[in-house]
Amino acid sequence: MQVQQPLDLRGMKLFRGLIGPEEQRHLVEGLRDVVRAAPLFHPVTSSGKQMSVRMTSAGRFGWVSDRQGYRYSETHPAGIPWPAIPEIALEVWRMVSGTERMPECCLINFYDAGAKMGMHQDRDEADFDQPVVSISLGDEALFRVGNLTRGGRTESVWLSSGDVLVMGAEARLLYHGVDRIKAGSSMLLPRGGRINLTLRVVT
DNA sequence: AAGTAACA
DNA sequence: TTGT
Repeated sequence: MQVQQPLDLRGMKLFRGLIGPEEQRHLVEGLRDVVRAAPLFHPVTSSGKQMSVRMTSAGRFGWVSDRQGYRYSETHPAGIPWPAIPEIALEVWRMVSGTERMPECCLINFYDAGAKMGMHQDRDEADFDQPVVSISLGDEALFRVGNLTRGGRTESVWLSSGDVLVMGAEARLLYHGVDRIKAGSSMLLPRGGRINLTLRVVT
């Protein structure tokens, strides 16, 4: 993997095609092991609505959401500890995060053709000086970036398999979300859909 | 509201 | 239909 000059999206850094096809396949293999140990689940928001993405996590902590609210937990909702973060994901982190610390959570979101993610901030972590690194795999996604508060103008960009987005510094708390998945745009996942990994330092 | 609908 |  060779780091090229990133594109700038309101302070977010977008490394297009950072992860090559062979490494993408390798990473997906690693994720299969994670999902086998910690099955995907449909989270429910604090208002009781089901999210359209299915998710699980790897690392010391996983992100969970239920009637109690959002938080990081050391166990899967089924009570089991989270599996280790795949090595390739850690390599990507070392290349682009710009921090000495290693991620404590790798949130794995699976989007089928109709799944979306509403505009939100990542603010359940203790230290906002630590960046969030997002890895796209599989079908293309229409990603939207907003502002530090809700509302205002937004910008959208299509994210492709192998793209890596770093949300750090002044862009760490920008609202963002996923509006649409382009079904059939990638051959990486045999049954289609998109996987997004977000690596974070939690504590 | 990590959701949804409504409105321009 | 698209953007907020």
